[in-house]
Amino acid sequence: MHSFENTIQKLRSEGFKLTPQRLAVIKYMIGNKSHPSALAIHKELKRRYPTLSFSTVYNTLNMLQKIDEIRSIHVFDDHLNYDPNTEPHIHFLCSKCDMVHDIFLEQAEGIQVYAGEIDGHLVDSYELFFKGTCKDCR
Amino acid sequence: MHSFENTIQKLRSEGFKLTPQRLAVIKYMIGNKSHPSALAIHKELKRRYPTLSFSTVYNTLNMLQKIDEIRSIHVFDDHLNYDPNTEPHIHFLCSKCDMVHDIFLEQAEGIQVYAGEIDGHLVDSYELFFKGTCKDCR
DNA sequence: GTCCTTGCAAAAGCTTTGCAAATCC
DNA sequence: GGATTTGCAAAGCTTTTGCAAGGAC
Repeated sequence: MHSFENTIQKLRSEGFKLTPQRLAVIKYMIGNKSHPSALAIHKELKRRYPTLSFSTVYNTLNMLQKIDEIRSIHVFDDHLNYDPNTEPHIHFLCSKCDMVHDIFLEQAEGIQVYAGEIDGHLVDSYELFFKGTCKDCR
Repeated sequence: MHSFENTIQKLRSEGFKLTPQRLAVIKYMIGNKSHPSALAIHKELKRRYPTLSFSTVYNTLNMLQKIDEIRSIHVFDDHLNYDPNTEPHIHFLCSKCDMVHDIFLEQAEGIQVYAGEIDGHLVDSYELFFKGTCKDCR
């Protein structure tokens, strides 16, 4: 997700209809760095759109994922979280405050992830995340 | 998990009782490279132990995880899988056959994962897995 | 005998689906 | 107007828990 207009245009070009619910989810996710869960998104948006249903949020997130505008991350065992940044980057999960921080490769000295062929297997993508104590909790 | 005797001894020393159900799970996991889910383990073992309940398998897996004899991995969104190998290694998930392959760092040229401090965050552990097409499916 | 463990069943929680009513274009 | 989308409710799945009966030591 680069900009609101950009995402809207992509929806149109893929033949999806623009509904207030979808626009609300998109607005909420644009630039959002908190990696919210579907439930958290619904809870927050329901304050402004009381009739907004969870399944609509859920369906919208799946749709956005399908057209590559967001990605889901599973750093928690029991639910998925969503990230509007689909550029390759990694995540840091703090065991103390449960916050998920973004880390980009230029900040992450010593990390190098190969993409290509490993032990005969053809690699399409990878998931990497770290656990520990974040800078705010140290 | 290095050997049956080893794991048994660890159970004893930690004060856990040796029950046929626990021994069955341990025997099943020793050297198992298939990364089974809790349900799969139960399904398989139930053939030989018809009264074995799922919750016993589940509790046993949690206990083994607590004493660091197995680890759980979440390469799938909707369930956990278990690996008797607790040495640091990474996983490859095949999108075609859904099989999970082990990869050790010496086989994985180009991969380097830092453990220490990243962008101010203190790192305890990491999870890394690859997705793609495995050597058998290519 | 005592405490831990098992097995059954049900609860919990998130995710997913069915379908009539509403809405976008 | 036609097809998609919404909202509600319920189903699906895996994981987790409660508790009486059973078993290890």
